[in-house]
Amino acid sequence: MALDRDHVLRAAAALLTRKSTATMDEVAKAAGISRATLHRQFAGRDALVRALEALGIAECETALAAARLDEDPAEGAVRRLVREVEPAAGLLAFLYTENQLFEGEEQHAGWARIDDRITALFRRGQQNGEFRIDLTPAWLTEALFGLLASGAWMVQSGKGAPKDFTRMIAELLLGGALRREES
Amino acid sequence: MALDRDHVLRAAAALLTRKSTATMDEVAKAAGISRATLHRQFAGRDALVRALEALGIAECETALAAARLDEDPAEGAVRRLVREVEPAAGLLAFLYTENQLFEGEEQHAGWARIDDRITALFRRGQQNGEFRIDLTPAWLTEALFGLLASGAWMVQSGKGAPKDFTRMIAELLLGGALRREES
DNA sequence: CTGCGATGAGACGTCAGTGTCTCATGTGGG
DNA sequence: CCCACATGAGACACTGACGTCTCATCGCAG
Repeated sequence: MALDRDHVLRAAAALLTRKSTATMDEVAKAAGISRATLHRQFAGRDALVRALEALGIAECETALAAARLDEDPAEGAVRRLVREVEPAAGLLAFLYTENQLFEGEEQHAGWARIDDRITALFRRGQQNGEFRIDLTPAWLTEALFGLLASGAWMVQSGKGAPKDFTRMIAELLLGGALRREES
Repeated sequence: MALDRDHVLRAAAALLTRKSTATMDEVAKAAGISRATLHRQFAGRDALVRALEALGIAECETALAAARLDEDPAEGAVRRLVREVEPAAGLLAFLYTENQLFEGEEQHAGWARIDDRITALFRRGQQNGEFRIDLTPAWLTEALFGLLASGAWMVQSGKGAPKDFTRMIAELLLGGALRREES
């Protein structure tokens, strides 16, 4: 049952990643169950999205843990983070846009925690001189999510290869477009 | 009448930028007209979105022209582009996500033209040695749009100041997070 | 003043998606 | 074998949004 639930969640994530407006009916079909059963597991569409949000947060935190953000140098930590979070990028992109619809309600506290940890990473990189200090850690964090979404969307639409995903994002985020002088 | 239409379009853009699921009724109210009149000007929600798409494309092309993409150096052209496109960023962010719903239908040809011109700019920068060549022009273009959307969303939600918008995006896109050695 | 055109208000009908319910089926454990 | 429980299929009512229509009103030009 818990296994069922997880399976359904994965299927829903995979589908909604591709088509964010998918119907409960479509979600059920994608998960290989009936709409009735889907409703038995998730009270409604809202509950389903919330559950997906929880899943996304959990995957993010797993990635954060695996990326060992505290180890020097910060640059390596960012690269590991991008690599680890890649499998969840599609889901995150979905949740990223979905979040903008949560008008009144405040967002899940989990996001704040994740945001804080990533922001802290960038701040640490600035303090030890690795990162430039004229871009705020908050912006760098936001940009990371934005680039993840762009990358996921690009792969999704076939305009980019999945194998380049990690490198493209990490390289752009860290190094930018300008060519470096050889040192 | 044509003036009316433009006014309605602007109001719709402003609203949908904030709340992408806004009702026709809400759009009408935001534009200060009745739903009936709104329907008289735009056959339906679909037609409205298409018109907004056309507006977005037009604003993009105006920005492209104003940015003088052909002038050296490419770096300056990118900075000008970001600056010029800023006023349209919110609308672009809306259309950017909306586009992902146009499942079957091919997208408006205007986007391809815009994409091509920006891609060409990055390619030129690579060829004259300004930009690194290990990031594809297509990815740089996609990343530019992604960062614009992130920036717009950040300003929108009050997490960033509008005045930093241009600099944040251009600096990150061009220079990345890593600190440069002083030359 | 008069008549035309545009508008606002609102009343429909329609439709898609949702959420609830019932009932038949079947499957596995006791 | 038999029962309990989960499931699938489908009917049903409800809702929100859409698109169309009518009609009264208002402003303005002739």
